[in-house]
Formats: sequence, structure tokens, C-alpha cells
Amino acid sequence: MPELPDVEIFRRTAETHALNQAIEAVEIDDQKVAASSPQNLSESLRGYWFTEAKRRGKYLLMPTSGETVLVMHFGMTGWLEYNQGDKPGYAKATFNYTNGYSLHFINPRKLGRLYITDDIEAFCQYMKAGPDALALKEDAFMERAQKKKGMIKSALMDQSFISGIGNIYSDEICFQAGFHPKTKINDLSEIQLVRLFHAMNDVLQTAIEHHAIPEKMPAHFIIPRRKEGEYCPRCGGAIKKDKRSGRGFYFCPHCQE
DNA sequence: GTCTTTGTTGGCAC
DNA sequence: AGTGCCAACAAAGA
Repeated sequence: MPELPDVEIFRRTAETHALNQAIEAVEIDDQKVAASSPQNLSESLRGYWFTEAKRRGKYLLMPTSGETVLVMHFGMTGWLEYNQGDKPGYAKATFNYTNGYSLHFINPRKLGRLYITDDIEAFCQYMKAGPDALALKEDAFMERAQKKKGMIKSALMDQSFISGIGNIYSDEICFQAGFHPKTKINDLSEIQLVRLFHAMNDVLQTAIEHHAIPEKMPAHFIIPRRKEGEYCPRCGGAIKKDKRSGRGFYFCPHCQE
């Protein structure tokens, strides 16, 4: 679930509900999600409050009134919940506020992580996070893309190249740009790279506008049709499934060259 | 029971 | 060096 558009929705949840209130306690319900030790998490956050909710790629960054920043990464499944009362299922970490509400880090498959850092830039460098897909300007994208090799889909999913895109949205970007996912990125002309850049922006922006809910995507999107037996929204032909390094991907052989 | 699934990393082959 | 593939991590649903 959590690629750039999903994390952007979580960021907005955090921004509207979880800022500027003192954190009374931090509960870590699964040691595995604490990439920084639970003691470190607790000591860095208790008594402080989140001042901002930022995002870089798939990372949600929450600077505090102290000297540290809480960093969340959701792994393959996860989301945030802000509530009062019972702890939701699969809550792996909970930040309790003095007003009685809590922010829950939900992570059913335990592949998410929480980090504490005092330097966002250094953290991103250490994690090899490239520029955010939505913050990247066209000329910067072109400069990077012209040096990049390998399949378009792999390039889009390479977090050190551009950060934020995963398996689902890379399929959608390839579809909207009209490229077969396995096309080599260095075989694209300058004009085709520009087309890829605009498809990337359009897909991510549109997904955010639709709250990153697959069923709510526009009719011309392939995302709601990532199933065998489905048909292409553009030409009506059969959607095909293939594999790339053990991961399934979907495309229209007629519309994507 | 088997296969697949959204992310990332590390090992191996080329 | 960089690219691709696979396994592993977890757990749930088909």
C-alpha cells in the first residue's frame, strides 16, 4: 500500500491532527519496528511535540520541538490512525498525547520501521533516498534520467534514483506514458523522457487527489484493473501480467511499446 | 497447504 | 560499477 501518494495522505493526517500537542508517552508494542532503540525513541519524544509533518519519498518525517526528528517508514503494509480510546489492531507503536488522544503506527506485516535522527539530510543520505518524485523539477529529472540505465520500471522503483515510487505506481506511470515496463530507459529519446516525467507527475498528483484509494482512481487508470482477465481502459484489449525479479506487474501489450 | 502481495536489503552472477 | 534476479523478512487472503 504505502507508496508516495499513500504516505502523502498519512502526512496530511498527521499534519491536521498530530502537531503541537505534548507527547506524554511512547508505547512500542513490537521491538522490531524500532530501528532506533525504544529507549531512544521514548527519550527523544516524551515531553516534546511534533512541530511539522514532512515527507520525502516513502518516508514520513516528523520534526519535534526538541532536537530530533521521528522518521516513519511503513514497509509493505501500514498506515496511521489518530483516535481516542482503544488501540487499533496491529498498532506497533503508539504516541499518547496529554489531551487523551493517540497517534498509532499501524503495521500488520512488521516490515515498517521507526527511526530517530537529528539531521534529515544526513538520514536521507544514509538511507540512499534520492530526490522526492514530486519535488523533482523537469531539468533535474532529465539530467538524472539521461545517465540512468536498466528497465524503465526498475529505474522508477529505484529509490536512490527517485524516491517514492513502488510496484503499483510504476505500472501506472508506464501505462500513462505508453511505455512497456521493460523498455530500457537509455533507449528513450529526450522527448520520450519528458513524456515519462509528465506521466510521473500526473499519476502521483492524481492519486493524491483521489486519496490514494485504488478503487477511486479515474477511469483511464490501470490501477483498478491490475488483475488477470481485466481489460485495458484505453483500447479494451486484455491486460497482461508478467514478472520482474519475482514481482508481478501489469500492462497493456497494445498500448505500451 | 500453496501462491501472491504493496518495500527493502543483501548475496550472487554477469 | 552497475544491473538483474532471488531469497528473506511477516502475515493475510485467495
